[in-house]
Amino acid sequence: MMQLDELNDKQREAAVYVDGPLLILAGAGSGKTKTITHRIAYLIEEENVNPYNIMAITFTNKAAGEMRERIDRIVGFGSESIWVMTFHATCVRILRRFIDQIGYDRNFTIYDTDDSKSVMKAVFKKLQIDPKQYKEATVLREISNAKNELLGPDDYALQNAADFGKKRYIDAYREYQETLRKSNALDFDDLIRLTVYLLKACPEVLENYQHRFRYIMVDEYQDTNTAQFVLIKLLADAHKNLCVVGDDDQSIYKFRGANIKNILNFEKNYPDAKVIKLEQNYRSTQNILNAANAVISNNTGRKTKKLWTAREEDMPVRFRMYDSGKEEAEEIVDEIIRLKRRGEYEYGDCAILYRTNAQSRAFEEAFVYQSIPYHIVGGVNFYARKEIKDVLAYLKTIDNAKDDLAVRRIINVPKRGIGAASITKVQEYADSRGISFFDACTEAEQIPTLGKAAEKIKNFSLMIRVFRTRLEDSGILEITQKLLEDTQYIEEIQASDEDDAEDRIANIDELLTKIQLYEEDNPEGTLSEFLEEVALVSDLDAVDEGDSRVLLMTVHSAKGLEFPVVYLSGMEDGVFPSYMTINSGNEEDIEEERRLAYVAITRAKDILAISSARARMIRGETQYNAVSRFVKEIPQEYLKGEVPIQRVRWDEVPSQGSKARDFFRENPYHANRTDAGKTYVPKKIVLSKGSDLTSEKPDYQVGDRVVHIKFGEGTVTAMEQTPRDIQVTVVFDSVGQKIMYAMFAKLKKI
DNA sequence: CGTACTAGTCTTTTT
DNA sequence: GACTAGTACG
Repeated sequence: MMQLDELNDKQREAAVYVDGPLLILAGAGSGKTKTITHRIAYLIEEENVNPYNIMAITFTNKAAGEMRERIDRIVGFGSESIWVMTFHATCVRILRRFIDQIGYDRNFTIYDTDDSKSVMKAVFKKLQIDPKQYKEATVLREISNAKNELLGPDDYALQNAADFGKKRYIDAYREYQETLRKSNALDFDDLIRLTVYLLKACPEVLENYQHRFRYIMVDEYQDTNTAQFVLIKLLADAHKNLCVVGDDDQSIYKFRGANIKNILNFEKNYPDAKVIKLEQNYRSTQNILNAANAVISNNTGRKTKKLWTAREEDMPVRFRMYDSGKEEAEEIVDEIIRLKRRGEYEYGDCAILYRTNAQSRAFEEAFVYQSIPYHIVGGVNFYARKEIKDVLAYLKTIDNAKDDLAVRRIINVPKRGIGAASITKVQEYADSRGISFFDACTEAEQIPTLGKAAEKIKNFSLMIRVFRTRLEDSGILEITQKLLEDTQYIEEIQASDEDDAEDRIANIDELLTKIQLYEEDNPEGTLSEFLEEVALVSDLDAVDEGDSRVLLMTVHSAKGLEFPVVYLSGMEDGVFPSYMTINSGNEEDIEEERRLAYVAITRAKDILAISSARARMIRGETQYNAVSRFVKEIPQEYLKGEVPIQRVRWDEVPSQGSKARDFFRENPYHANRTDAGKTYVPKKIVLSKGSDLTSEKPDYQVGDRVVHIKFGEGTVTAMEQTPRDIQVTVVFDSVGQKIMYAMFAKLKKI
């Protein structure tokens, strides 16, 4: 008999309500994963449902992995036949089996955002679209939106036929999709869209899956887009045993096509749906929850819901304002050191959250300076790094001969004397014959205009084909190692004497380790399967419990996670909420940012420290922003703020509408002071122009010990004045001698 | 064909 | 400020 008594009343109600549509509105930290896992256990143990008939869909691999683990623990035997996967992985699984029915090859490749951009670049060239007039990113976003709405190129053309402004978009979408098809490639959005297309086009495939998935659960339902909504609807249509879990207040992916109406209108779409709210929070202190509730209550059109907790400890949320982004970072790092020293918290208990990835740099510098272990989540995805993409492109070329993009990427990497001109000629030949780029390479001697390059191209093609045959009796790791050896790829990096050569080689080593781990975990795994897994993996998945480093990440990345101590930084109007949303003047956009703030606040268990900076460098420009409107929405009684008054001096009244004036009027702490009508001018702001660290002379000289953000500690051996900057030579303890510009290197004396 | 320098863009968030 | 694509030159 299973343990339902671990659940509270509402959770239990949700766990045992198994027939028909169910909407679980689960507030932050209300134990939704626990509820879902118990529900699955209940289905199997009490309702005698075959695990084979159950499916649980999530958005991130991390969420899927976590759920898988918890299900395995509670269900035990048979749990492996439950589908616990992300939307994308689910679709790949379906497509790998049936995509040939809609005219693709079953060993299709998956293009990431980078690949899509390359394709679009080629499309622009081919259609002679002026990249100054149209932006690739904009066109891609438009296509992505269309795909999320299940519009193929033809549907899109039809829908926008009357709009002259969209003419080029229509052409670009057509050509883009045609290129993908020729390359036997699918982008992220295609994975969902084409699965829906397949299920609609092939009733017997749909029936097969409908029959199989008698019970379907969807996590983070508020983040589903139209395509995902339709996919779920199709799959659940036969049995209607659809349980969706979500929180409309945590819908933060509108830019990715998420449609908050999917959750708000669930009861309309499923009139007999049962709705259960989970409002008890097991994570945060009451003060943190009060702050979160206060902020989110400013949004309209929510499903009302109020989080409460039984937790007693109650430390007010703290707000602090700093002079600059740099000071903010340094002070926060100092504070984390103090928390650790006092033995209250470990580094791994602390997280620093920010709105944009660019904000991580100031923190990174502060952490390096203090030698505190830290880990930045997100940013440049490991698999998006140049050297990793190169190696993967080799593997893709070996795996799928039709992936032109991969072939073109590595045909001259490392340099083998095949230049842009030759590549164009091969491409033209391929286009005229209607064959793939790689096949054209194989018959390079047939292309008369190539001249000497033909021989080189031929050799390249031969090498790939040799690897292809080798693949039959050697593992992925073996192939990759041989590949690196044959191509002298690592030697090439070493010879390039770029200052990140060591990093890049380390990255390749890490890739080899990942391949090895993959092969250990999946002894039967093929190269295709490995590449597929890699394509759907993000950096966030690397976050593991028990990490002893301070975590830094965007608020988006933090969704679904929790930390004892949270520093919510950069709370300024223009940063969070971002300029884009403020300028758009669209209240809906502001509401989305507010939900983002709500997500940020509710990540904290014990301590929440909010901060802002008076001045901040953004895109190489110093900006003075007001304290975020979201901070002002937190009532004073839940907040404790300390503005460093001593850094501020009483000065003349600035002219109407000046930034300094606005700043103080907007500052919640000054607003309530007796002299609130008057205005302060912070001294440092007036002086700050040109006083930035970059224009200062180095404070070190030859013989000094210095620390660098990447290379660690070293000794300065030479300094030479050049027209633009000072050239510094440093012998680092770990990586040896490097020559760099002082302005660029930002060395710190120790 | 490859390198070195320049100009332009980017920054909101990601599976 | 940082990165990238594009261009001029060797």
